[in-house]
Amino acid sequence: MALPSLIPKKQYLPLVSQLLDWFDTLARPLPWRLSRDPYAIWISEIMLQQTQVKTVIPYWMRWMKSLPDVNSLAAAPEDQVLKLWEGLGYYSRARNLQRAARKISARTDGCFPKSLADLLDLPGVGPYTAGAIASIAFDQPEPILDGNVIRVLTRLLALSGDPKTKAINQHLWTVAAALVEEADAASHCGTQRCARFNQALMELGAIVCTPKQPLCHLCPWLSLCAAQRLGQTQRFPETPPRPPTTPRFFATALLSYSGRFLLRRRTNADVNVGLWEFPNLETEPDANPINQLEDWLGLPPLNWVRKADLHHSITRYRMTQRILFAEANPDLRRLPSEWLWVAPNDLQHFALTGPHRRLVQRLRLDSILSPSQAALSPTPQQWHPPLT
DNA sequence: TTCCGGTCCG
DNA sequence: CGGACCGGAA
Repeated sequence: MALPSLIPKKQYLPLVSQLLDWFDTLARPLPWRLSRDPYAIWISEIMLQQTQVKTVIPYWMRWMKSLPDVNSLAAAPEDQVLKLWEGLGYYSRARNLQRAARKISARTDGCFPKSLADLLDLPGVGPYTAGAIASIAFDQPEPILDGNVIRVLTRLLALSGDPKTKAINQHLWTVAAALVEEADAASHCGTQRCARFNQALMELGAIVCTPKQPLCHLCPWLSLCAAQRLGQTQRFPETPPRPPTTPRFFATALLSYSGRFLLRRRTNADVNVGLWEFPNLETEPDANPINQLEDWLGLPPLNWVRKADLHHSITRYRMTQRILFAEANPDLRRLPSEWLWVAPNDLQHFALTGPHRRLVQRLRLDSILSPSQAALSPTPQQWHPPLT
């Protein structure tokens, strides 16, 4: 079932020219907008998938300085890539960036992929990012549809229904495609029209057509917007409510030995592969986790001190993390490989998961991980835990 | 506390 | 195709 074409043909040109004019006057001077390097734009788009502009800027600057091109990313140690990504979340995207960089640098023509199909071949690049790179870096008339654009277009059209359903989603892609093709054809609107138009669409969603309190009086499409005419901007998009959250409980072991703390690297069996954390175990809501922790780590009974209960949430889980501290005996056994004793001052060199990074901050404030403690301890000798 | 979001995976 | 993944803004 095809939805009716909801924009009259003669309105496409005013939509395009008014939005381009608005963008040329008001676009934020974002650092990646100074570049036409597809690598720089690709990195920014992957970062922007999940994070707002303000947060991305310092990450992008630091990334471009450390890994300025595809080949440097392809050749970098994974630890460096994860460290540069630390705090942005969705860490599989950092690993996908590197996998994609290796794929690009192995291309026979040595060029950054340009066609939509070749872009879609890259791990971590889906329909949105492929369209964004094709249009922004190469000025091709490829549509983009992200959360911003969905919000702008469902309001412009007063389009009811869940925009994630196949029929509505396809319709929105069709409208986005018709608009960017109109921009491509509107030669009196300057150069780089596809690149400017798609960025303008997202910019409009980000700073004017916002989720909660849209600033309609600043909108270049005010007089063309169906939701505005109906006085119902807040009704769109009609996204269904999220499922309720589920509580989960974890025990985290701050195991100290000679002024250092035990850290483990997350494996393929975990989420956040490659990131580091203090030994961390999911438990039942009311279980005493100490026995489980000692069993898992192969520890003798220790004198555990409960430090804090910390909270965080991801996706639909609400997590409680119980922090337990103990002095380890020197005769630890059965610790798996890829575990390290790390001095407090060296924690900064490891890419930590978010809850554990915040834990370190908090422990520093409480002087449990004070640098002076490390300075007093003897010169670290590498301690290799025996394999099981 | 609630809401937001692009791609991958099973 | 629905659920998992993350951190930050409102």
